[in-house]
Amino acid sequence: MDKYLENLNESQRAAVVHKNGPMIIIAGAGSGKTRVLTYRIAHLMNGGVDAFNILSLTFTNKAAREMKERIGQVVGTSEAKNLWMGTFHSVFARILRSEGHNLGFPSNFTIYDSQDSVRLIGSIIKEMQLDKELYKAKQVLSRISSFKNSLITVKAYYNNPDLIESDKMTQRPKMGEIYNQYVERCFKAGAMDFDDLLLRTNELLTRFPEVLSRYQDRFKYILVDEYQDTNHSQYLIVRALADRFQNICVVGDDSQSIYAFRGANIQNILNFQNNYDDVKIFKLEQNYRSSNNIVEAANSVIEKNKTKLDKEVWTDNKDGELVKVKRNATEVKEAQFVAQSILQHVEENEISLNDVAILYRTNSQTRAIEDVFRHRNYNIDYVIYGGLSFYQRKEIKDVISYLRILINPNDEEALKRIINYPARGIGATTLDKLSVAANHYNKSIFELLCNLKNVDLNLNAGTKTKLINFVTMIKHFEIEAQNKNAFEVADFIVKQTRIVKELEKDGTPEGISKVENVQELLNAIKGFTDEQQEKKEDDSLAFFLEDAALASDLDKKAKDDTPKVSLMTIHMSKGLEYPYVYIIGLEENLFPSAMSMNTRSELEEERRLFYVALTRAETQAYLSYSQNRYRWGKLVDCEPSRFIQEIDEKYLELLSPRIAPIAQNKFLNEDIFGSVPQDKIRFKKPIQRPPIKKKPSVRAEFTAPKNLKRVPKNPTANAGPNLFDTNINVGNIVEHLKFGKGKVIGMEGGGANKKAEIQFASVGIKKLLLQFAKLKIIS
DNA sequence: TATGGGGGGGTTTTT
DNA sequence: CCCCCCCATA
Repeated sequence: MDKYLENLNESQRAAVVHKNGPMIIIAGAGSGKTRVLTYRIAHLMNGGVDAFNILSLTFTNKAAREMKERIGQVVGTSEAKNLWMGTFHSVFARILRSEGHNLGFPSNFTIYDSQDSVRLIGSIIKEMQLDKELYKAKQVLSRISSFKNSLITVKAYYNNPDLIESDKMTQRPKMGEIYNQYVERCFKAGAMDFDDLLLRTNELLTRFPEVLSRYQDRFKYILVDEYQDTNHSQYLIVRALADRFQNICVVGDDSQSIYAFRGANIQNILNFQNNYDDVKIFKLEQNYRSSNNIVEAANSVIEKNKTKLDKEVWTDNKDGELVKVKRNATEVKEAQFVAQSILQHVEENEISLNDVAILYRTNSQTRAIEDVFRHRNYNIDYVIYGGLSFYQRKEIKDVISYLRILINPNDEEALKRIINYPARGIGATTLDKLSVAANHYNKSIFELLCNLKNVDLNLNAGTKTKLINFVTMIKHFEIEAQNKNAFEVADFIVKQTRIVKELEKDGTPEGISKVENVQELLNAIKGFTDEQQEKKEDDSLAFFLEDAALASDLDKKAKDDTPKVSLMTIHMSKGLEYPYVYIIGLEENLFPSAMSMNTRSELEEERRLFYVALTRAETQAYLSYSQNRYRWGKLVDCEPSRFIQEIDEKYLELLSPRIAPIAQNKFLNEDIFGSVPQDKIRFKKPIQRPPIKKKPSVRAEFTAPKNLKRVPKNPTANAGPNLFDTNINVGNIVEHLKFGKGKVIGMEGGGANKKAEIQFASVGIKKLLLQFAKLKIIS
């Protein structure tokens, strides 16, 4: 029975068996945190705690699903089924479905995604006749979002002179009014945005003590994973729910806090010990995931951060390969290097493509990789996670909007998408009139449409007919929906509205791909209904929509079982692990991002992000950067990321250090570098890109055609003379591209790791790896 | 009201 | 480079 305890080390076991009271588990990367959480829950259940009384909050729904499965293996599947497990958003969405009526929300409320929110704010700004240059919808939303995450309601906003003042200072005095409008419009539409799922939960628990009490009673044991990435709103929910029993167990790693940009507050984890009496602290410091070189390399970087909890990650694993660093001339060369390296591992080490991940800072970096992987020389199968997710694509959102209207006819954003799609002659003018009237009568547009005869909207007869036809159609769908399951409804609607016919008309590759996507959506709904029926769980359309709204891209199912390389942002990769990891685009201004170098804390978050990236790797990590990259359609010079240089060099191996940077223009020696911004520097010839098939757009998954011989065996290393000097001695006056002239005052290291200590006039003393620093000897 | 071209603006990360 | 919005035109 207690056999699982034998699979744990001492500190893991201690954390698993400690039963009552507040506790925090500081879990280093790869220290078996998931295993501890899993066994802890199983152990609680074995100890007599009812699954019904355990709430476990995870960072992704996928993590929840997997954990539930593993718990099921220990305590039995039927028992595990009763566990409340999921992300904050999905768990509290469900609670709000049953309790939201207290707040005036219908149980079938819509969840607005960010795009819905931006559009709504956009229309509010337009209606208020504000300058949309000053009030950019996206920025306004992000401000409102940060209010919500800090539990600043509209009322609290108006009571806070500082906030009002700061919006005045930024020329946006109407912020409060927009906020107010936005909240009201969401309410009227029966919609909550992502932040509302947390904010409204807080409201529910605060305003209705009997509801709070019920859930406090129910959730006798609460576990929160990835606690370092919780925001204030989440903190308060947990606090409220755990208040009665105080059996609260939080797990996290401050070194992996990477979501401050969306309101996560690292102080939550740093201060946890002060929030409760008698907090037991457990530390998991042994890393089971990565080779020693990877662990130590990662440690040497994260050391540079000041804000952190005391802990030391170590491993028993063998040293393994050094972390390999690769310089590339261009992003295309970088992608080719990655492709060749992967194929080489496939041949020599017989690894599966499933063992490989490519991680990057920004989604736009996939382009070069995709182009190269699809090229006939390589034909490497890959999946992209994230980016424009499936459910955000236009054609998918359009179909989904029809479904949303069926569930909640007041869903304004869905209505606006479909009222004239496919085109049925209801244009902007008409919609404006409807909108104005709806606001005036304080009704939703759909309610208004149902009462067209009773209101005078100054519409001509033709338009009126069109509107009535539209309403009739929707009502017809509603009736059909009553005795059909989710899949049948969706299928029926797609056929009736002739959406597919519409898409087929245009015949372009994009159009074809859209048709396929719609088909795929139907398959997904079919899969959902089948699966839910099998599990005897809710297979309603409403539940599918909730799933879709809160699904992360990681939740998507593989279309086939062909092994594929995984491509994703580092943010997405949190919690995952792969034997082979390529971190690409390690360049200043890209990673760390140019937007995140203004404050120490921003930079520290970037560094944690790098730490997360590196610690995903089990066997082998590659760091790659390129010296030129297309950004904003322009070729831009790049410097290697500081993070490469922050790694203790003894864990690094520089690959093909003799490769020369691409030919430099002689103007490089002129004095223009001190002041000219990077992106203005442009005097290279455009790089020849390899011939590339036009990407058939939007498909995130690529399976190479079979029977094609892959592999160009010899790397296309571009040998050439190194234009920069590496034979540097103490006393030389040298010139650096960015820092200008300086005097060499010391040398250390040897071979590829030779470093020079240089006193620059502009920036003071710097230690630079000669491999990276483009230095020219002046004298 | 539909459509397409032109112009302007923006890419950090996401539930 | 790519996306979105607006405007002019039919």
